[in-house]
Amino acid sequence: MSKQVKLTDQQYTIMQALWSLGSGSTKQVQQAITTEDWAITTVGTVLARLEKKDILSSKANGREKIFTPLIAEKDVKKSMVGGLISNLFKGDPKALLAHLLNEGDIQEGDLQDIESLLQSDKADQPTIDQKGQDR
Amino acid sequence: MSKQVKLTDQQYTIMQALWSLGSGSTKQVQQAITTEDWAITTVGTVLARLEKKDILSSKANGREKIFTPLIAEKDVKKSMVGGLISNLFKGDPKALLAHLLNEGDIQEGDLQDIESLLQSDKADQPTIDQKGQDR
DNA sequence: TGACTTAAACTACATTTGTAGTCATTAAAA
DNA sequence: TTTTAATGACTACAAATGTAGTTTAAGTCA
Repeated sequence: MSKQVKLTDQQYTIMQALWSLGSGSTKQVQQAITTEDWAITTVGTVLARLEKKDILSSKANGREKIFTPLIAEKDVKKSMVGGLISNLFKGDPKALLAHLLNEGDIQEGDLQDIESLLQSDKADQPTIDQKGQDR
Repeated sequence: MSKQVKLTDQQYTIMQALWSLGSGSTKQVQQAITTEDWAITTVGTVLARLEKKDILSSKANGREKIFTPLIAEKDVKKSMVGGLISNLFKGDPKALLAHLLNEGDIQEGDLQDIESLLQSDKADQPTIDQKGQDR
């Protein structure tokens, strides 16, 4: 079971770019980030730090380096959502759902949409879950 | 609309103790924390930092200080869940719900439970929602 | 009042993060 | 081949965090 990962907003943004690229150089990652305007060196630094933490790997391609994620976005999401649930909702996912409904973030009607939505792209990932995701 | 708040795990744990106490001294907060075993000075430091950030206030009571949260747990949750949603789910709460169902964190059947659960304690908070919770 | 206890304030210190500049190296262009 | 341009590596640095020890001030007990 892939380890617990928790990324900061900045790190997540950068990983997101990399995930969308599949893999890429610092330059490509920087360009793939449209919501922020970070110096190339900043992107490079963060990428290097992420590599040190084994969130991604790199291989040299001539003068440049190509970075590749070692963790799927899906897993990071699972991990981070799980962390939130264990911290803010005593580990009970249903409490989060209740919160969402309660805060009006989602409407009762939305449940239908979701269910049918899931119906359609079901089968790409097995419904496995994890427990005890605490550091 | 109360500002965006994001607490670290440690900070949240401490606030949680304070929320459950309503308000209390450093000592009381420390004792209310059962999941961790932090030095009283650690709790004090974090409490002081939280006060500096206006997450809580304090008033002297003789030699001791009584801390009181300036933000409700509910609001912090809303804020933090909102942050997660905007970061990991492009701001779409339904995407989070889909994720939860997808990861097996909640079962289709759970939806029923939740709904009825909400039915019961409905009326304590109006179903108001917020948008655009980004730093 | 002098000794003891306690709670808060101040200080400390290593890590991580956000953000980037500078240096060194390599490849491409002239 | 000398100059220039692009890349990555190394360095920097302030703010925030995790974690607490030390000092000080202020009541409490003999």
